[in-house]
Amino acid sequence: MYENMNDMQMQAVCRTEGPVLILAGAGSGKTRVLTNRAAYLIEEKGVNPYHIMAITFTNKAAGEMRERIDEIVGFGSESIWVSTFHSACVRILRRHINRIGYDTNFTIYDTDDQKQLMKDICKRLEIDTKLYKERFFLNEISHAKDELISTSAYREHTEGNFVRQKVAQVYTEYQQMLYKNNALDFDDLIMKTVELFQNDREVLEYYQDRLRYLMVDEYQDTNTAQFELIRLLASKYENLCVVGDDDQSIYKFRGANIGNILNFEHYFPNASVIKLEQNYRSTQNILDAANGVIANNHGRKEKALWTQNDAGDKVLFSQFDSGFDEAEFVAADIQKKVRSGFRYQDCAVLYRTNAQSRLFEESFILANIPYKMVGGVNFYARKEIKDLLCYLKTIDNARDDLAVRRVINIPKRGIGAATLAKVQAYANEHEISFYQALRGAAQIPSIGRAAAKIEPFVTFIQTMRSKAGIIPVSELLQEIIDMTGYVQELEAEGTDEARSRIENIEELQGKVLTYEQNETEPTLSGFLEEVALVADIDSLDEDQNRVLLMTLHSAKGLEFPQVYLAGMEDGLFPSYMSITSDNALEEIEEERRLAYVGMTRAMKNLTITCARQRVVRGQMQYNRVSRFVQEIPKQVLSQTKQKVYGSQERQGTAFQQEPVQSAKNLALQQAREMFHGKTAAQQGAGQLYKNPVLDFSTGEPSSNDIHSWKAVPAQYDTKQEAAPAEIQTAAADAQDGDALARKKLGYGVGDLVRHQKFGDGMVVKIVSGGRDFEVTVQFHQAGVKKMFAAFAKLKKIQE
DNA sequence: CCTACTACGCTTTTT
DNA sequence: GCGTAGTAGG
Repeated sequence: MYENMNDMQMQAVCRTEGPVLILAGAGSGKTRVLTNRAAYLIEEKGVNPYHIMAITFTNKAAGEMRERIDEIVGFGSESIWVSTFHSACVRILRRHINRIGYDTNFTIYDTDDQKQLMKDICKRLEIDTKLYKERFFLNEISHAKDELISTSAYREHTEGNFVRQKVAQVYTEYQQMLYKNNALDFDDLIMKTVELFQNDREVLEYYQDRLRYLMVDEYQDTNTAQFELIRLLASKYENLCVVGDDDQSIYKFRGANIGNILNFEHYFPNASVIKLEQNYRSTQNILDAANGVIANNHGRKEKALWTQNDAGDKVLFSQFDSGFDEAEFVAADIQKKVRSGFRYQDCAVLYRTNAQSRLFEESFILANIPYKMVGGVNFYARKEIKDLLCYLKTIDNARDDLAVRRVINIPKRGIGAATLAKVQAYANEHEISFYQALRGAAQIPSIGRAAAKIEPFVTFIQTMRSKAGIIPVSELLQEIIDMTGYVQELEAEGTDEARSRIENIEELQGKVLTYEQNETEPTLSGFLEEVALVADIDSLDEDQNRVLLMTLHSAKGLEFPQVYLAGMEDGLFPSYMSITSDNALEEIEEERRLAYVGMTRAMKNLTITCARQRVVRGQMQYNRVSRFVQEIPKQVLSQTKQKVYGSQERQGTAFQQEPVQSAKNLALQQAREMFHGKTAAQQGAGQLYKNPVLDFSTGEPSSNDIHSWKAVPAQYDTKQEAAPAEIQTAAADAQDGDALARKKLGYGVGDLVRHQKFGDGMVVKIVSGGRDFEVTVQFHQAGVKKMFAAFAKLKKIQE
């Protein structure tokens, strides 16, 4: 198992005692080092797996490490504690938080909950939220917690500063409210664990003795609180191994302290430092490009990343006239790559902000490219999901007022603001929770007939609570859905939006079932906890053949043969915020690290694109090529100017402004026009075309670049007529496909179906192609389209 | 108390 | 440009 490791990797594996800092460059095989190190500890050093802990940032990373350790460690690997910071802390707190005065049955508040709570507080403290936004206070509090500054410590440093005094007051109130609601926010999970360790020697010693060998991944992203947590745990045996790359530190905005890695040797004077500088992932050209960019940052740990891989293709850079052109090029290029033997899953499109994803989605739908978007609106933040979760939370934790207040009038029970105010007043007066006040609603003065409306709700919750320990979570959820008539109501609504909400609810039910299957002892609290701590990236299935769309942040730790780095424009990346910031120098360095992370995700090909103009928040913006692109050494860069058919008309429409049309429809319509234009011009499919590039303002060919090259995607290839024999087999296939499809897809040839973008149409042909079906549909408006069923999500509307 | 409309804020990134 | 929260009118 150690055979394929280089000297440095071997050193990192074998240096098991004392503090170790492994500076692991991008793609230098650090996960392999960590997993092999765990195996080495057990098999060569005879360490009991029970004494080993590996901490990561995402559940996905934890899951992968767990899997790989299981593969190489024969016996006992399951007792290694592999976990994220947050879930490790939850586990510790669930056991011991009562020692610092909290209930072990606490709820975890997400950002939505935090904002809601903050809103209440600002109202109560009569703070003008136009002057100081809820968000501002939450950011301040979060930063304080990242730095382990308690409410009392914060209060001590406010002299003469009005704003800080206000924040101190809000912070104090906020913590009290959390306590009252028996809730912790994300930052509390870390901070309270540290507090627990600081205040309770016994508990700390228990964990110190248990976790004798600590390994921390992505160490550059730890904040002060996380550092303190690790330091406390490691302070007895000092067997602490941290792995990180200061060049990939991209989470300063949420408190990551780059000093943790830069000053590691200062905190642990006897630390060994091992550098992993051989890259196994990328081509030499990609590496040169990335190195050229990151070299512009100051105060880095000296590193020289190298590779034995081939030089490979040059990094491709293209500037387009608009975001539409950019997205369309990427779609066409992916199709080209797929035809040349790559799979969709080999490709990833990375961008700075989630808002950029839409253009790609639309281009991909039109080009029939299967894709998956990671991130964006958090699934668990959707209204319908939150509603149902808050029912579960209410059942789980009687003290979570926020959850109760959210669902008390869902569905409409005729309980309004006036009644809620009376209940709240009663609760405050008697120092009981909101829910307890509801239980005694009859005693609340002047509540009148409202008491009768509250009663059924309380009875329902009580019944569910008594069932909670007995029936599985999935049944609990089903009963909530049935009793509240939530789905029924949505069905009655009958809109597309309602249907998608129902789909989300079904997905939630699916997630509950998955949880129950994976867990040995599934509980309601356990499920709610898991839900609170997942990120979208965690549930990513890499085996599915589809292009991934995600932000650069989400892409950290991943790798792809084909990477598209889109929107490389000054103002977008580096972001406008960073350029105009007070400490722009520092912030632009963080953006540069982000660019470095993005570029080093690429294994074989890196394509960088940008647009001259793009619509941002409904406004046209004109951006220059990103400074990061200029920093790429010229000899590894292949620069082409791109222009696509039809962009002139598009520019026209973009400026003429059609007030009736939403931008989304406009974009789609324009994309459609392009699509049809293409199909008409099929003859030259797959060849390179020479087009004049027209000057934007005059419409004349521009003087500086007369010609540009453009590949017409072969997706629009005219298929040759099939020979008679082939027609027969095709017909047989079609029949087989149809019979199978009717079972598996729920529709068959001749059925009317609906497509998300193309509208309604009739199924003309279905061909079974291994795992998936290729469905041909004659759309009423959009013409004949071939698509894969799993991706197209066609819905039958009529026989 | 409920519904429909308007206004606003957001968007840099997220465990 | 979108989605949500707040408000006014029924």
